[in-house]
Order: sequence, then C-alpha cells, then structure tokens
Amino acid sequence: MRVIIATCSVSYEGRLNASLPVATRLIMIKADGCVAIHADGGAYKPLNWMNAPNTFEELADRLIVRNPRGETLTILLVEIHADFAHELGEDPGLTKDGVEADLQVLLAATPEAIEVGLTLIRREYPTAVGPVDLLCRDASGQTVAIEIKRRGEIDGVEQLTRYLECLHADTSLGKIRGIFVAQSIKPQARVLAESRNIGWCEVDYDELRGKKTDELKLF
Amino acid sequence: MRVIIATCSVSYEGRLNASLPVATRLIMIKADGCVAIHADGGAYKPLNWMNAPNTFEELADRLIVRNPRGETLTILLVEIHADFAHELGEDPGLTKDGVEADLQVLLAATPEAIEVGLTLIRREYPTAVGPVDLLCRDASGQTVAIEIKRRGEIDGVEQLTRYLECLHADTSLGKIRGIFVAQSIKPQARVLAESRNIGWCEVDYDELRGKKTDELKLF
DNA sequence: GACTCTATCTCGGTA
DNA sequence: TACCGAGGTAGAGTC
Repeated sequence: MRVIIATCSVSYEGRLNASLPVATRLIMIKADGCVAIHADGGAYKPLNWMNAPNTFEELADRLIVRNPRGETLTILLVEIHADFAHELGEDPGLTKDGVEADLQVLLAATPEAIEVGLTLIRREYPTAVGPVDLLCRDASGQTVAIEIKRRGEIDGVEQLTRYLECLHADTSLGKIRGIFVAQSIKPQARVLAESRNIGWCEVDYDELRGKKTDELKLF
Repeated sequence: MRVIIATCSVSYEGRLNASLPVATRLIMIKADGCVAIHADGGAYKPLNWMNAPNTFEELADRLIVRNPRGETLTILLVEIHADFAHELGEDPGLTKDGVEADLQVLLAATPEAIEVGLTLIRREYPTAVGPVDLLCRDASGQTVAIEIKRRGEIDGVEQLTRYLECLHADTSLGKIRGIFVAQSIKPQARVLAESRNIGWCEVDYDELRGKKTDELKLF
C-alpha cells in the first residue's frame, strides 16, 4: 500500500471520459495495483480510480495507469506533499450478518411471519428464469411464490412477475399467486405489485430473529 | 485527511452487522468525518466504513465512530504503524462526458440515427410511471416510444414495457410501438424485446458525436 | 466467459 | 425530506 498526497490534475479515458482540475488529493495505490484518488470528503468513493490489473508508467511529473481494456488514468503531479508506503499483507476479510440470504433463511423457517397459515414447500424453487426464493402453500392450499428482498423496489416486483409468468405455465402447481416480501417496500413497488395482483408484506429482521430465538427456547 | 496504518480489528453495527478479525489495515478519516478501512486489495471499496456525519470517541486502544442513525463502527487498535494528517481543502469536483444523459441529447438531435424517417415529438415525455426518454413519430406517422440506455440490459426492456402499457391507455397518441436503444444490447435483452414486439437498435456514441459535429459543420 | 443478482451499494436529481 | 434512477456501478455466485 502506497499513499501519496499531491497537488494534481487527473484525467480518465475509458468507458467514459472524466477529468479533475488541479487540487490537492490523496492517491492510494494498493498492492494488487489498483489506484484510487480521494478528496477530503464524499464518502468512501474515490473521485477517480482504476481497478486492477494495471500497468504503471511513473514519470517525473506524471503517473500513467493503464489496464488491459485500454482504459487510461493520467495523474499530472504538480507538487508532492507526502509519499508513504507500508506492507499490509493479506486480509482475512469481512463477515456479514443480516443480508438478503439471512432474511431468506429466517423466513423459510417461519413463513407464518409473512401470512398466517403459510407453509414452506421449498426454498430456491427452480424455474427457467431463475430460482424463486420461497415456494409455499397457503391456508386454503393454494401455491404461493415469494420473492424476498432486503429493500423492496420495483425491480423485485419485476423479478417476481417473471417467475409467476413461468410458474403459471407449470400446470402441476395449480393456481399460483405471489407475495413480495422485504424489510421495507417503496411506494412505487407497492403500486406496481398491487396492479399485478401481487401481495406485499414488510417484515422486521430483528423481530424475526427474535421470534426464531423464542421458538428455539420452547424446545 | 488523516491516514492511520494500524493492526486492528473492526466491528460494525448498523444496517447489518459485520466484523473484521485482527490484521494490518489503512484507516482513512476525511475532513467531513467519514471513515474508511482499507485492505491492500479489493478495488476502491473499503472493507468497512462509516459515512458522515459522525461523532468520534478516541480512546487509548480503540476508536469508536457513531452516526446519528445509531450505527456504530468500533476499531480496536492493536498496534499503530503510522499516523499522518494533511489538509487537502475543497475539491473542485469531477466532470464527466459520455453518460446516458449525453447519449439522450445526441439522439434527440439526430433521431434518424435510430431509424430513417424518425422525428422527435418531445424528450422526457411524462407518463404516470415516469418519463419516456424520447417520444417520436416514424415515417408512416405512427408514434414511437424510445428508451435509451448506455448498456442495454433486461431492466431497460422492462422499463420501456411499463411506459408502453401506460401510453397504450392514452388514446390521443394513436397506435404506439417501442424501440430500445443502447450502445450495446445484451442477447437476453434483445430476445425479451423481440418477444414483446419492441424494436431494438445499437448506436455508437463516438460516431453519433461525430455525426453531430459534421452536421454543425454544414452551417 | 457470459449472465444474474446483491449491495451498509453511492450519487445525483427532483418533487 | 423521501423517492427514484444511473453507475466507469463492483462483486459474488451460477451455469
């Protein structure tokens, strides 16, 4: 990891063209060869960057970074304020808890949280256009396809619609309806779902996790 | 901008929970108070971060970062290898050229690049489910709705389909068809478009820009 | 390699 | 402020 603080201007030519006028910035060059140019604000996203793999051409007044796709990042160095390197080594990596996969596992264990009387047929039920998150049966015996998202947006409704189109063709399942489930569902997604006779339901991850723990305590 | 190289472990509790075991990493603290923890690889995205605004609690062995939403990032510092600060000042910001908006402007000026005889009715034609990029009339007088993407994927076809559903309800426009336009269109998106009787067309940004320049030269 | 979908997406625009 | 769409999306997983 090498860190340079420099007054510089930058230009990128690749999937689009972008340029930065002269200012003081932090240039981060990682061991794998990726480069990121940071301002002193604007969240974690750099102003400009080049992902690995790259080749470097380091001249007196500029640093030129190229990748095999023909993209180029040119950093014109006006003044270097600091230039520092340190070996970090491999990183063991991040472990996460609370992403969509976790939500799916919890809801598969307790489909009643979506609708009373709902029982699981199977998780990741395969169709020609991809697997349905949960295939269930409701209290009346009707098949229910469920799409789970952490954040419920219009794309998720489109996805469930494609699955339902596919499942309607499978006569062995009988009549099918869909429910769109997420921790929170945007108004547009609700409207689209309703206009397609798709149900929707918001669930709370922490509450679900609590419920599951409570159930486990019963045994 | 403050940069710390430290052997540390990190935990984040917020929209999800995440943790990092002990390793040597770079900690970047920007002037606006945002924090990013970088490994020596993995592109520009940090392993873990907290966006501004934040409050800091700096203890002997740890740095605790909190934001108003109740999210917390805790960095346990095992050993500090470097701790460096430098004032960068405001950044004038990035200018881009070649994004979807540019493509839309170019195609609005030269709809003939999509299909011979096509003329523009209006750009950003409003519907209940959002604005159609271009509304045009073809050589035979039929109305044509056009969705423009830089990269043509299935989502764009879905979007145009929603617009067309909406426009079919508007009897004042007469019979309507759709064309999906992008710099390159994925095979799956083509198939979906064709199955819905939506036309598709690939255009070249640089060529369009050239064409426009040529036209301007005529005057 | 191509395709699909997730994301603490981020970021910018707009109502 | 919330909502909505674009992104040099990146990245992981699947086929």
